[in-house]
Amino acid sequence: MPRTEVAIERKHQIVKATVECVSKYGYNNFSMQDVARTAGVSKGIIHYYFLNKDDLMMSVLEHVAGDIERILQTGTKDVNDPVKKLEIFVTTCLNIVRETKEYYQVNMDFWTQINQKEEVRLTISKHYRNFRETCAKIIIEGVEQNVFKKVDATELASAIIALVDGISLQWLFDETEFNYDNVVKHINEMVKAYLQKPVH
Amino acid sequence: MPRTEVAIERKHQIVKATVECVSKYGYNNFSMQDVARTAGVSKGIIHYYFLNKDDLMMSVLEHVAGDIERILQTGTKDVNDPVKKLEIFVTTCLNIVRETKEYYQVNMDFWTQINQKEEVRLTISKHYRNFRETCAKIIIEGVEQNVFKKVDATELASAIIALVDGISLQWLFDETEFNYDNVVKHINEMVKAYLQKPVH
Amino acid sequence: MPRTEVAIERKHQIVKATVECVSKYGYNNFSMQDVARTAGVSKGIIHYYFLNKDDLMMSVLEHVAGDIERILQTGTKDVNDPVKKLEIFVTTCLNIVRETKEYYQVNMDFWTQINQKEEVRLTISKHYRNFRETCAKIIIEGVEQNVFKKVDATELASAIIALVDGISLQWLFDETEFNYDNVVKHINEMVKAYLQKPVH
Amino acid sequence: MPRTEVAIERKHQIVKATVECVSKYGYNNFSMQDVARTAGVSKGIIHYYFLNKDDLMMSVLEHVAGDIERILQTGTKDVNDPVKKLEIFVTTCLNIVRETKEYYQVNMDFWTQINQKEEVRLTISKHYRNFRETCAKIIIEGVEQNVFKKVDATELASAIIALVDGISLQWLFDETEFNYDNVVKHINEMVKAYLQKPVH
DNA sequence: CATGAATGAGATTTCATTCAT
DNA sequence: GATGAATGAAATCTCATTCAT
Repeated sequence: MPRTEVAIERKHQIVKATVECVSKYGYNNFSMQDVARTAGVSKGIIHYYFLNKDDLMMSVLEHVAGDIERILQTGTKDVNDPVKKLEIFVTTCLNIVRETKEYYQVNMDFWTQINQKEEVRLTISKHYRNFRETCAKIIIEGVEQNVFKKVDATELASAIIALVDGISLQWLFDETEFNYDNVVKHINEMVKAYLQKPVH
Repeated sequence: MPRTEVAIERKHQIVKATVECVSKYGYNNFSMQDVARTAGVSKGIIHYYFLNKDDLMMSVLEHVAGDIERILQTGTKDVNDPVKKLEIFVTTCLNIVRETKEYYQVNMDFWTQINQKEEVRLTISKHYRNFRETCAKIIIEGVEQNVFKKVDATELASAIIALVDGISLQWLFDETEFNYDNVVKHINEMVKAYLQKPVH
Repeated sequence: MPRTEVAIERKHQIVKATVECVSKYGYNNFSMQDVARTAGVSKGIIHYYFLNKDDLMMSVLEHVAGDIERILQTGTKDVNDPVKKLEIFVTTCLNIVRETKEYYQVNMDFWTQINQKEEVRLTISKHYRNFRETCAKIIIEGVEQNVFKKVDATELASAIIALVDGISLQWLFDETEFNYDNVVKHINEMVKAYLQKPVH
Repeated sequence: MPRTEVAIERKHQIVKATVECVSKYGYNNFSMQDVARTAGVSKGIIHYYFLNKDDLMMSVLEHVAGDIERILQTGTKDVNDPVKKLEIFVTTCLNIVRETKEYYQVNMDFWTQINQKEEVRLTISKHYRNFRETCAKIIIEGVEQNVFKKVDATELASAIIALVDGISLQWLFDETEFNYDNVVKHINEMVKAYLQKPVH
């Protein structure tokens, strides 16, 4: 294996171990030692591949946010009907939270940093912009294909993502308060209703 | 000042200083020393009034969440028209975020603790139940007064709060992406549209 | 109650509470707060009656060592036969340990201080001198009454007390290793055998 | 020096420094900082090799008690005559106290912990069982070789060790009360007298 | 490349003691 | 006399980071 690939592989290994640690012990309750043990490497090597803990955490953020982004884009790729596509988008978003609860929470953990670390804020901001664009594109398609009424696509995309995030939060706070499938259905209906073209 | 009130006053003073510290240095980057300095008291006295840092943080959570709850209830108290009332509820929610950005961020920081500290999860869960109830009550009034169509009030309350929280998040990540007043207007419209009785 | 008696009473109350604390939490694991709570007084008052913690501890030492001394002297007071008297002395010593195990351990706790606090060493030394004298007096009586053979009374007293302390220690380390009554009997026999006048 | 031996060497170095600190500052009056300074290492490294202060102290106890045990076993190894052997045992015991007064005091300091720390009690108990066995073996040899009268070897071993410990205590409390060589002689005589076979 | 021993700053927490009331 | 709020020193312990091997 060429040099660079070893490095990439090692970095990936360490990042994955870090995700595991954050998920297991909490954002501020794991040490570099924990990461080393989880990754099965020595403490020293982590500092060889990453400048410091902050640098490592930035890689973790990129990794986690990128992963979620990829899942969303993949899920809606092969569908053509905008109505169907939007439904899949919303459903996929909500399922990520349900099915990879810990993963979503690792993502969430970075929110505490936005006030202190501009780089974190910018990365999160960038990913949310991507989320919105992915969603907005679907809406625009629908408007162009004349199946959705005319709306500001970005603003609606914001609202849809807000609904998804907000409901996910409430579900994370207390799973017993929701029938998750019901909620997914309702949100889809709500969005569909809003996008429905007025009947003449 | 009577003896008993000193304790209440001092606890309040320390809690407020802690909110300031969380906001200033970040949820995980402030020390008891910082709190002491901010409150203008000695390090020792904090442990006289609070069992430990966790105990202090629980008081902070109760304080912040309670404060937000109180503002919401007060704002809608003197209005009778359910349509107006719901609009005020939504607008107030969003304004809290905008006007007390740091305060809301402190509140948000606790969300990331729900996986590690069950007590935090329970407290947040309790407050969200209250939020939903406050909102649901308005919807029920509207349905009873025949100005809203028949909906599951709690589920819609969840959705409304989700919209508010979700939008707030995106705004905190990047203020430049939004025209906040526009967003407030749109969300209100969306909710109103959903609750509108069908025209015969 | 006159002033001085209140003071004596209060001091006694605090000393007794301290003994309880030492016994319960260990010599170095109790705070002035613990003493205050146990005695049912305020923290401040302890420093009114005692200069500081060291001063309080010296009072505790005097109290505990004095108590043990008193029990020993009382037990042998009304007996005349030296053989009987010595037996009672040994038996009483061993019973103090068995019956007031915690009390004896409080006494023991001060042993850690003899290297650091000359005052503690002197007090313990004084009490051990008294023990020896109490024991030696009995031996001397027996020698004078011609029921014991001629021995250096003080040296034998040392040995007897050593036997008692040493056995007590081993018993405290592991009660299951001993049949205590057996041990008491054996030590008494050993001492008696040593003091027996040679048969011509 | 090979890697693995560094750990052993460093642990030993820290344990020895701790013994020095206990002896110098008192069992409860030394800090990890003191140990670090005495050992000439950093504070951090102590917690690298030992879980915490308790863990370190357990190692100290094992070290000290083990050392004393070893000296006793070595001293009597090459002697065959049980009478001589027992005398050497007693003399060696008493000499350890006299010659390594500080060392023995450290050992003694642990006695006061048996009420609070079960692990300490168990370790001390184990070592005392060993002491008794070492001593009892000599007595049994003597009985078998027909030079001692028939006695319960373990019970007499308890008594001998009690004498040694008890006298050591009194000597530590006040050296001026004893002529140590005299005491050694007397205890040996006492034991010998007790073991002497009755003359027919 | 890789290891893990070593450092030292800093965090939480405890507590004897003081002192205004 | 009595209280308990307040202080600040000091203790234990954690951990990111460095560096010799």
